[in-house]
Amino acid sequence: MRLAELSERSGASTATIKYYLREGLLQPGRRISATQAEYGEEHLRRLRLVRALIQIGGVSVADAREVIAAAEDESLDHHLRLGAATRALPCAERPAEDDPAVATACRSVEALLERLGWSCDPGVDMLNPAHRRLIDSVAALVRLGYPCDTEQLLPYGRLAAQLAVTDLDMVEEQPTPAGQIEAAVALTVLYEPVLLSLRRMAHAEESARRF
Amino acid sequence: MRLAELSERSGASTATIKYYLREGLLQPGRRISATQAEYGEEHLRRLRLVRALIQIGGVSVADAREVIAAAEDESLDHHLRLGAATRALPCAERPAEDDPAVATACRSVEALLERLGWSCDPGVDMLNPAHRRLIDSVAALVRLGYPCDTEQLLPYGRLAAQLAVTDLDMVEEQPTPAGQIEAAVALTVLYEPVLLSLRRMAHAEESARRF
DNA sequence: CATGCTTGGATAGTGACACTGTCCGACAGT
DNA sequence: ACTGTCGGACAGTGTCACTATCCAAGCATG
Repeated sequence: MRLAELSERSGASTATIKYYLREGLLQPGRRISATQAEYGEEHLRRLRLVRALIQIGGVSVADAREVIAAAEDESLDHHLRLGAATRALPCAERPAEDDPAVATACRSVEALLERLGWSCDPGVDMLNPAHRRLIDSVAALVRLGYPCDTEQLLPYGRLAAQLAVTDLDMVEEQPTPAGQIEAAVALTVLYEPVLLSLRRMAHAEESARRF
Repeated sequence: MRLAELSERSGASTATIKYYLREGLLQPGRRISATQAEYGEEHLRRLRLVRALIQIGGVSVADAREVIAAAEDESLDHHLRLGAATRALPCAERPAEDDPAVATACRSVEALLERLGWSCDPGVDMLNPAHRRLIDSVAALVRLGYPCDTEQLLPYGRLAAQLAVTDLDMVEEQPTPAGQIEAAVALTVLYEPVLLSLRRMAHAEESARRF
């Protein structure tokens, strides 16, 4: 199909698709002449994934490029590529400061990981964006004076572990390795708004029940 | 204290504080002369909350203003003010389209709410941003061809219900109504990155266990 | 009192981001 | 040949969260 049809079927404007091509989020089409290019179903699929990551998942264009590059990097092993979304995506680049709230947060998180039995090498793991973001968030809560020690975090951690089982089950349902990797990226990112929305709706529900 | 001290104790630059004052995220200080103003501890506390909402919670300045205004609106009842964060915060302004994926998503979500026993008037509830965002997210997953019907959503919904109990317990620990409302806002928003980070870390953990 | 610093308010500017608009030289269909 | 569409290049747009600059009015020190 041509760019115009790709645009129509994906819902993205041709200008946006050209922009994604420029930014490397989409492979160029097969050149059919000096001024025409042809795109296939896999382009459409990728484009839809990119749109979903950016619009629904709130991923930046640069991060989306990183994620997709990692997911497609054949030189990485399956496990690493499955984690592409986790590693390349989320967070602010602030390393630990000498802030006492951050120190408290680090201790709480470390204790939490031990209680949960999660194996995070402390050396390597400071590189994990999710870990850094967790510490930043906990530090912010501490700074505001809200209880956010291991006791408060534990229920969240246990629920996260349950979610991970459900999520990986969904990934393993995919028949092909490539399908599993795409599913890992899509489900990791796109179930986040699902989860947050449900939590807020549950708040409203529980609050209505109590008051 | 003066603006400079407020800046030092909160970590925000004076320019940023002036910006927040302009935008109505912070009450003006008590005018002490034609060119000086004095701020109190409650200003510092509010400023820290605003910073956390914006930096950690990823809330926009405009949304933060809305949330704070609702939380402080004495004419609303306690229950409504508790829900300030839920209602004023998150989501894209897209109403339902005539997209078949959206229609499917609506059906799945409606069935989910019934299974969970959550009481959402369908008429009123389309106004709930969380509900709209949920539908948008599910629609995106449907569009990509991932299973996202009531069966897949149910575990998420049940876990969200459990989280809501924990969260409201934390809110109810606050002694004063005003404290409860601030806690509701802060905990609703700031536990979101905590939850998402933990989920990603749990993914890594579970994935390592399986592969 | 003069001097030089700081203060808070007003206003304009910045840089990042995700597009979007415009132009142009090929084609492709008739 | 004519007309419309195509893809590529590149400059421009709107939004957002600040940030830099000015300014006049204090205050602090000599």
